[in-house]
Amino acid sequence: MNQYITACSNVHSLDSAIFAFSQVHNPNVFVYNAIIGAFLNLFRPLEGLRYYVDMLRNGVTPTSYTFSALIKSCRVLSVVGFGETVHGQVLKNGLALHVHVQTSLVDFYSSLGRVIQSRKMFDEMTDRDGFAWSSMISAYARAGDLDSARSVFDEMPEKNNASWNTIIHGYVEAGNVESAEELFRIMPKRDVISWTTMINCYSKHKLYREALELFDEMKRTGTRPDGVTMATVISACAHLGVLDQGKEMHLYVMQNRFKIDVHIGSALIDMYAKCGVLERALVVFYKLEDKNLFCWSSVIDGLAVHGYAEEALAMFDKMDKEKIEPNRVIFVSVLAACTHAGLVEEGNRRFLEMTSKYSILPEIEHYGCMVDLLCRVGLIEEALVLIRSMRMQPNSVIWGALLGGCKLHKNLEIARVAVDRLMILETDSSGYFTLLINMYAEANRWADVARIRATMKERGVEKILPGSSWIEVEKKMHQFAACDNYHPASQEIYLVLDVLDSQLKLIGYAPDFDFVL
DNA sequence: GTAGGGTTAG
Repeated sequence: MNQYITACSNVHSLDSAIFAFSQVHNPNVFVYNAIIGAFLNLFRPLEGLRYYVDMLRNGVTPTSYTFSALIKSCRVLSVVGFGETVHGQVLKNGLALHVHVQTSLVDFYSSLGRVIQSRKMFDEMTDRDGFAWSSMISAYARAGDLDSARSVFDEMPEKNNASWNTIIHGYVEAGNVESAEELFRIMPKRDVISWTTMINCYSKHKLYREALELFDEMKRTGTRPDGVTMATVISACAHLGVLDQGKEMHLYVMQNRFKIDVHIGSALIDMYAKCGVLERALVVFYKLEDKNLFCWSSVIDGLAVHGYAEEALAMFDKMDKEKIEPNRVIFVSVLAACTHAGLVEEGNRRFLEMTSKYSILPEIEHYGCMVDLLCRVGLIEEALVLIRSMRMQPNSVIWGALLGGCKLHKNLEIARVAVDRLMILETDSSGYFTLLINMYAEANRWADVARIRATMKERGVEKILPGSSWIEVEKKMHQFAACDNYHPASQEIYLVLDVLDSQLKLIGYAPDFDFVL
């Protein structure tokens, strides 16, 4: 029966596992271990804890197997008190020197941020194996103490791949790309996890080109990517907006019969949406067997940025019906959808529901969305009231959104308030100053224009170069900056722009010359 | 008869 229960767990059939367990008279420790493990594997660790209590009531003595699963359950649940009780039971049952149990305790304490306790567990170990060493390295890395992590790594007698990968990942998380690169290059034998860790390193630090180059190198040197690698590189394609390469990755996934799980699925949805092919994003979304919050989040954001506000909100409501709990990230997309469509009432309602219905406290980015929403429709005073009510210090994004609204609706008074703050927060950015200068110029207040110009000069604020944009067409990158003539086809391009310009005017578009001084 | 560490998505 214990093997049957484990088999049920492996095919994600928790109901069958529970039923099987219920059919066992006087389950022994093997059967209990199996059901506790099944609950842990199928993301319901709390029930595992209940079965453990049941097990003790029935006089069944736990073993090292029981405790390693149980301690991990406490770890994923972050239940400190129960975990410590379990630790007590470990001692009581004479398992304090069992290497599997000790390793779980190292992980348990480090996951709760108690790395000193982890170290204590590690020091008590009489025979440490590779798992134990890696756990200790990971514990220090989680605590952000890379020096200690490195010391443990350097002391480790027979380093295995996991320990190399752990320390590399630690450097990645700590933002130390150079050390990660160095260790990656000198490690004796790179496996798929090493490559994926390093590809992720580049992605995490916005070096997406490097990420894709390393992926090519990985394939050239004969390591086969797995699903985790593919999710990582598809995401890099999304950030770069490279549709052709994104499609190639999708094809690779299909040809190699990888399951399109929630990781690859949400990466693909995001990639297609960010590359402008919302239809394909939707196809991937609807074909997914299992959808989690990430999948919904990608598709809702895709709809929102493509201007389908109503559809994005409808999608959110559909997700809600499926009992998937939203988080703070998805609300940024929901509120952005309202902003793009100018849905003030709707946005306000959703903003309030965030806290009242879902117990999510608004973060600064949500306030940013709301300020933007209110400002765009001209509710500048209301936006300022909202800013004053914020439970954190407004940042430059908030004041910038307010200033943008002031510009749009020509509110010089509140613009001054915003710029005063921006002068403190973003001393080296010229954009906001320029905006204010334009507003004063528009109102013919030339003395103020001169005053701000002087302030800018005094502070050494340089006007930054205009932003550039780029698009990939048939695997070739085309880059543009405002008014440039660098592109070989620029003459033709300007011709098309002229045509578009006349067509816009024909359908009633009037350009805003307010800021052409 | 069972278990522990290292990589992934919005």
